[in-house]
Amino acid sequence: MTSSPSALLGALDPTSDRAVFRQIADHLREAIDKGRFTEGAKLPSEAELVEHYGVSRMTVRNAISILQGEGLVHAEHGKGVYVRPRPPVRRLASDRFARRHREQGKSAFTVEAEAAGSRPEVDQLEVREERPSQDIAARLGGARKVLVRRRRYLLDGRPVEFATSYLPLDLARNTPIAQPNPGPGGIYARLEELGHRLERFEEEVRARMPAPAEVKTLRLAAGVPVIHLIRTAYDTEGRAVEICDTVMAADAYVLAYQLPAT
Amino acid sequence: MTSSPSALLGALDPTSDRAVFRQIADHLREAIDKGRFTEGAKLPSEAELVEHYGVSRMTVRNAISILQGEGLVHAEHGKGVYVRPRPPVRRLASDRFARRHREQGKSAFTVEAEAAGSRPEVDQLEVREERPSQDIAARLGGARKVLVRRRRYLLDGRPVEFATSYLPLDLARNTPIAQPNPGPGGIYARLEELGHRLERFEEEVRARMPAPAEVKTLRLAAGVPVIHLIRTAYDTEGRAVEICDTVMAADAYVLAYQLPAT
DNA sequence: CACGGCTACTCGTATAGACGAGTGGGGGAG
DNA sequence: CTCCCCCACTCGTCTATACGAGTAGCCGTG
Repeated sequence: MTSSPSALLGALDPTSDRAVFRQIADHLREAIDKGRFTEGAKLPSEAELVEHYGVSRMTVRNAISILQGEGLVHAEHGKGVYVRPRPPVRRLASDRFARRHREQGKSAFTVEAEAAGSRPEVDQLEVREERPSQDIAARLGGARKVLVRRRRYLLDGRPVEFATSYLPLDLARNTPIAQPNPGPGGIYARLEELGHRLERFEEEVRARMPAPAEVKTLRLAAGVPVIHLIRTAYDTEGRAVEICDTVMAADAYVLAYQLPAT
Repeated sequence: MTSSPSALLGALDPTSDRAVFRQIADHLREAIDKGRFTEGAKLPSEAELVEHYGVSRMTVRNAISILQGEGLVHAEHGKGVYVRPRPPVRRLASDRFARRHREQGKSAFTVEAEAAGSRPEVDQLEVREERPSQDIAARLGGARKVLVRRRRYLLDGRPVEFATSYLPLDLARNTPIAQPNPGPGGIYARLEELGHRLERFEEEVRARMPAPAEVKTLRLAAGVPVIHLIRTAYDTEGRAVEICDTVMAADAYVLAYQLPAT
């Protein structure tokens, strides 16, 4: 292996006051953007970059860590550093909770995934009663105890979403909602059967970097943020009957919303 | 300065196979989470941490860089490392484009900001004609040339959002829309005056780490993702009459949407 | 008292070296 | 020929050192 990456990467500018490791990161980023390294391609090894630029290894690693932080590349121990492929994104349409979808039986996640040719899985299912946090209690109109349903969603074996539902206990206790499998149409269908006809949902969307536990649960690569979505379901009497707190791998999702121009 | 951070931070676990710099990051993160360092507080200096843990400075810096990547802390050259305050978030309600808001005169951004007690600014305004990218052209139903309006929004001097609007040129040329200041109610009001009554908007929401140019434009701290929002406005004939491509500092925004349970 | 410079402290950048651990292929043993 | 081991190459972790540059407070000079 004598060929250097010089054909693909330029030389440093010693007159620039930009730090060397930033210049190297710039070179690599530009090469990726221009397609000189395509998705899944292996970057030159640290040793090759050290040789090419005539810098120390830590400087090269520093440059690469910038690109990792930007989510552009990922390192594989013992193998190399690779350009991160953009995973296929899952689109969440804003009508995904329309009543007509509930009448089919299967859950929204399952139906959508199979339509897209992916293998859906639900995992780490957990149902329990808890005292709600202050925030959740306030959103639920002051509920003192809540039923909590947690679960993780996977597509083709890859975890993409971790969701937690909160329901006022007086409403959910001793109903199918408190069962691990609430039955066809999910908990929204059960809520309507219990007389809580759903009228509207409110969703709050935030984005941030994941906490370490989220990195683990969603097997997130470096440089991938999470989308944090908090949905509140209201019945026709204006009562908040469910809150769903969802953390999604941001590289796996596009959220789509329809807004009327009222 | 003889007191060490030992009162606030524990000791390393030499039996753990977790890397030392990760353990140190864990300690600091936990101390922040537990409120032992509050927002805006200064972390122990690198030198103090070196002393406390008995490790080299690079190991300490490595630990701190993890926290920076998580958006938990930020370093100030010559001063210290500080716990990042959570900035007040700006909430974007889903009715922000309702017709009734347009009738006031001021732009949505200005009205909202002043209501929240912030000083709004618009900046880097640029209006020009361009050939659209393939994606934009497709979304606009195959427009060959478009009017492009770019601008940056700031709150209390802090840049929070960079927006680019695209309109089919045949629709916008020689209209107030092509003026730097399109007049009261903004371009949506002008579109309606031109006979394009707006019927609905579609919004696509993504989150990702910023490109270097975005870091610069939005003055983003390390570990802050961006929310990328693409809105398409449709008139009553179903024609896409505008696309607004917006990149927002994720730590400054919460998006709120209303979904009917149809 | 006011100003300016010195200094001590902070983080930023870079070097050189060492060892560890995961991966994969080539070559030797059977 | 097949299997397995070893080795070369990869990235991961850590040490020790050096100098640069931004900040702020002290202190002496004028």
